[in-house]
Amino acid sequence: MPKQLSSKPKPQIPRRVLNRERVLLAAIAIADRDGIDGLSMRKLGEELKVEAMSIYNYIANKDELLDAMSDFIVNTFERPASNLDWKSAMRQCTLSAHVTLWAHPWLCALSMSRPKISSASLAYAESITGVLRSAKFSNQLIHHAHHAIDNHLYGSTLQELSLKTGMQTANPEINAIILQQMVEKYPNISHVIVDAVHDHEVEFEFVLDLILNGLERVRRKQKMQ
Amino acid sequence: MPKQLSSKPKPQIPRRVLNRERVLLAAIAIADRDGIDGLSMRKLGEELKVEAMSIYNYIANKDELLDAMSDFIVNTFERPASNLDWKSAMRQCTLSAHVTLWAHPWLCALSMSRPKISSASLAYAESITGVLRSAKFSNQLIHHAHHAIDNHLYGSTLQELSLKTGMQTANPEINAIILQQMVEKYPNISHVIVDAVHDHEVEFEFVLDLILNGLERVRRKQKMQ
DNA sequence: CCTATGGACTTACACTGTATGCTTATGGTG
DNA sequence: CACCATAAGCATACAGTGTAAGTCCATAGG
Repeated sequence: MPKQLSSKPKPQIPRRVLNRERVLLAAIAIADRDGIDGLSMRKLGEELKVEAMSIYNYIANKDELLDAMSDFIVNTFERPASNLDWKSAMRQCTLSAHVTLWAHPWLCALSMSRPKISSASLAYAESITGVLRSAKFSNQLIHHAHHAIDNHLYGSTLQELSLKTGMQTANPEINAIILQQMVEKYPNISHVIVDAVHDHEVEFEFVLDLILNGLERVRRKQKMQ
Repeated sequence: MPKQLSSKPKPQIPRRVLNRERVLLAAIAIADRDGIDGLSMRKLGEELKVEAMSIYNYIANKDELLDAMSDFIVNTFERPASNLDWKSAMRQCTLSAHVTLWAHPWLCALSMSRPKISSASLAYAESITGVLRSAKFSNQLIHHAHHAIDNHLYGSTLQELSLKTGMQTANPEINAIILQQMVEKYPNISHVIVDAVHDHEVEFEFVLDLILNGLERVRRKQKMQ
């Protein structure tokens, strides 16, 4: 078959349309909108008006992409203020991170399920450790404190989020039936649940303060010795 | 083509070889061995010496299977002893649950990522709530306490587990390089990390006690009023 | 101007959950 | 006892996943 010289399609493939940041931002946008399960390579390609495989010129594989997404957000975490006492500083930056985690509901589960020795998490941990060292925490207590606060941040938020989606997907009719059964099967829970305030923000702060106050007490005790 | 009457294969398919419990136990065994990502319907069928689709006679879909697996384990959680003071009882059953979660490393992430209004979780929550009510906690404080303890249990354990797998998969050579870089980039962390004891059990108990002691203090304060 | 290469595309593969339909052993009934 | 409905197995098929391998060409550097 002879080649048609002039009327050839000329696909006109654009070059350099992608870069790592565009990929990252698009992936985060999809995850925010459709959830982390809604993020597939093909959909990401669609969003970027590109074939899925092209993305692999900028990331090694999907796991690396997910890590990079996490890092990107964690890097935006507000750092503890240096002009405050340790407790206020930790309280403030933890509450700020809490808000950020709510803005990207996929982040908690992602961060917790994969080992986070990422540079973003380390940088954040470094700043926190700095605050606690300045407040003369013992090294052991810094380690405990970091674990306690970090775990509360990610763990509580994750539970809040999964509870929220549970509420959203549940059918109100079925909920009523369940509630009816609950009174019979779970008298203690039913009794408590009716007049307890359910505000995840209040809840989060209550436990955070429980932890911070506890740490402060241990710190004082150690200093006296 | 004429049917061959006598030499027909007669596949001799055995009936009633499956039941819900066999399916559940096999699924848990696979998840324990290969991780939750290693559990596919086809592999589960292989384990049960059955085609994958046969399993769907006993479960609606994979999500339901995962929920049932979680429930199965949660139902084995040790309940708080009734002959102890609230703090000892909570401490004991939480530590016991912690051990169980380590035995089934897939459970934490699973429980936390899906809304847990399962009957197994409710039954456990009911027993805990009973203990706290007996100890004259206010309803609001019971709610807070339950959240705090439950979240610490699942959240901390999940972090421990993902850290563990992170250590296992990491290359020692690379680890050495990272450690070298860490000293330069993250002086605070490096300083703390060298002489802090890293025992996840100690860590878990420390924060648990922090929470329990904090709750006890709030409880006393409320009683005085 | 020519060529090497980076960055896009195309195809293909193994794997996932599961919808649908076929087949047959078994338990209940006339 | 004969029969039939049903339960519980199997086989096939499909859409969707991540990604390996290969093709093609616009552009940058010599």
